[in-house]
Amino acid sequence: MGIIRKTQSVEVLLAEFKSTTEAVSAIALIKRLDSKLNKTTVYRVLDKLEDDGVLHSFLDKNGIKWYAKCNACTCSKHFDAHPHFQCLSCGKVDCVVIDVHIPNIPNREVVVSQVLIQGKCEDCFV
Amino acid sequence: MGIIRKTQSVEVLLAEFKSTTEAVSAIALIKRLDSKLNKTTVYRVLDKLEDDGVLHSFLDKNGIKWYAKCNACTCSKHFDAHPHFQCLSCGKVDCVVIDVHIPNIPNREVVVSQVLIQGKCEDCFV
DNA sequence: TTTGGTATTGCAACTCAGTTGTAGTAAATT
DNA sequence: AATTTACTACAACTGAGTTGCAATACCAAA
Repeated sequence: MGIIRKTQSVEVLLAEFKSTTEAVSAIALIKRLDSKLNKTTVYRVLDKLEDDGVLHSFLDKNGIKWYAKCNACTCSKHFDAHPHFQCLSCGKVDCVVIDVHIPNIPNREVVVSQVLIQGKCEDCFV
Repeated sequence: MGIIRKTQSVEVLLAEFKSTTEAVSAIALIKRLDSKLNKTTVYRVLDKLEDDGVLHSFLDKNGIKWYAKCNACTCSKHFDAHPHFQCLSCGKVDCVVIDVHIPNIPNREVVVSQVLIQGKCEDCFV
């Protein structure tokens, strides 16, 4: 289910992530690209870009989906405890370049770990 | 916004958590108690029980809300990295009694951390 | 134990992020 | 250029969670 064709939609979306390492919510992208792309297309292309390892996704504190081209992970290895930081003041989300160690748990197989840290970001931290 | 009255709805919901320390999704409760309680009531009572520190809530990998009366945390202290484990096979979620250390991040204030671990639970682990 | 204030409940209608079906369109292959 | 097939847009849908409001149940004071 990877990307097969280099379509306009794909290029438009890739351009959104080219300049920043910050995470963007799917909704924000849909609103921002409203004149260019259809909502369904945005969801489907993001999905494929994730399958292709270009982006990775996660849910924020409200269950909203965010995507990011992370600067730290190799995108073949973000099944690790890859932490994301969401600012409680401005809502901004980004990838945090720290390693959170998830210990093994007896009689369980740990496959993926998601860590969402909430607090005040660099801009909102007084 | 805590609980003021010991109503039937409150007792019915408390009973659901009395016998287990496993987490239950709001939806599961709504379906299970369909004959007894209204959907809205379930959501509202759960909300208050959380405010009162009786339950705590978190979102699973699908953005679905779960509640649990955790065995480990004091419920005045689950603002820590309190990990939850969701089984990828059976979907069951429970509280894991391990401490995941979230380091401080320069120029940021960490308020809450959520850790969701996904894998195979004790029952599904072969 | 009645009365009355008010927290709580049930219902219906709503919100809104995300999904699905489908007919039409655009990209690659020949 | 023709053909194949992936992709896109649109509209309609899904489903978890919310909101407004009238009716009801709880509690306390009389």
